Amino acid sequence: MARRSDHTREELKDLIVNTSWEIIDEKGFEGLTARNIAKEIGYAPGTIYNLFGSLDDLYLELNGRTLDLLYDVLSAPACADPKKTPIQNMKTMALHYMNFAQDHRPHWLMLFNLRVTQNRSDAQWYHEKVEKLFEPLSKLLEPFFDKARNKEKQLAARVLWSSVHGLCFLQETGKISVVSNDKAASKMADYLIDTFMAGIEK
Amino acid sequence: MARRSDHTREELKDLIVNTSWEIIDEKGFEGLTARNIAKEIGYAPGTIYNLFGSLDDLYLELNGRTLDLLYDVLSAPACADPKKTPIQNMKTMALHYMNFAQDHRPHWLMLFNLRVTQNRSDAQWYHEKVEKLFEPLSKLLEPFFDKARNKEKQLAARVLWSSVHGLCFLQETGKISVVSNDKAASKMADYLIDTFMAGIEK
DNA sequence: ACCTGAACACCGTTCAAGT
DNA sequence: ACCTGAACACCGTTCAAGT
Repeated sequence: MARRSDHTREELKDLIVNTSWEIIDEKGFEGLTARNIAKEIGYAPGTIYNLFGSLDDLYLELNGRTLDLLYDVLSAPACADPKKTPIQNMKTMALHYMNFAQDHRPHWLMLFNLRVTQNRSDAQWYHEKVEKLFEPLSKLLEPFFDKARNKEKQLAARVLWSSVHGLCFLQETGKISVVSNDKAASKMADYLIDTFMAGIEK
Repeated sequence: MARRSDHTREELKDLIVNTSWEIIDEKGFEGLTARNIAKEIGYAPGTIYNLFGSLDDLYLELNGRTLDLLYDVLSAPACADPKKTPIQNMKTMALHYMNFAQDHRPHWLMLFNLRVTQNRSDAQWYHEKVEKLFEPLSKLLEPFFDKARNKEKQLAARVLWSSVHGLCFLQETGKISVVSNDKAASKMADYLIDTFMAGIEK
């Protein structure tokens, strides 16, 4: 045993993250265990702790990847179409978010899993990825707020973002069954956006 | 061993639920295990499975209790004060929700924990408790919708409820840190309610 | 220096065996 | 009939020991 050097430290880290990503896809977050990962990559469980301090460090890495993917989806050109109104673009963005939640369900759920570290005040890079998430929506809100009301624009972006997320989360997890059929969730998002933006324009 | 009959079946069930409730309060949902409960009530772990089919059945019972408590908080007279405007009452209700999340943090979090059964299409009683949660808010919305727009009122209640929850959830879990300081969450809820309702009145 | 794998202290759940 | 507790198949995490 020992000193295999089949992979460099960096290669091994990537291998662990990639393999974990696939395990989550196949078995969900609950199926992701140190022993599972180890078996899959052909190393001992202890090896994961050589590369990552704890599973929580690995989780953070994986969630970072999900945040990147989510940012790509929210900043897609379709969500900032100059031929459409900002409100139409917002609805598209909300739909993109909801589709992301479905398409990457296990990874998206993991983002909000309570078993994953809360409030890691380290990991500045992670918080930056979170901050970036509000930018595409914030840009769409620009026409509604002059420069003096920049603070309010930021507030509006966060409120709207959280609200759409709340809708999506309750819908996807079925925790508080806010709505019966599937398509109603995007209808509710549309209603929220229409009403909220009417309130801002008022 | 066996045949102790210290308690009737019903007493034992209550004992398990009450003890579990306290364990959650002290150690959080993660600290609630069959072995923990058993030790606390002085029975063997297997006994819990005699009374409840699985831990998930017990979780459902506990979440039901939390929903009852939450309903009491949302239907408190302070949230339907005739001397105040409906919008002021809505803000109070949102604040009550956020306070509930803080005061009963572990139980409130458990309500949305992904490890607890999703979509139990059985347990009609549970869904009824969830439905009831929208009623206090729905009543406050009545002045804004005539009888012909009852459907829209229901929609508005659910959208608003989900939105406030989304704000509260992101704030409390710190998953997507939507806001820096603590009091800002209720400010955001107020902004949401003001803007949304302005949109409805428009 | 790197990796192992046994060990520790836990899990949920089942079910033969005891009273 | 009721309850036990050992057993099964798992966990995260650590660290002495091997190469």
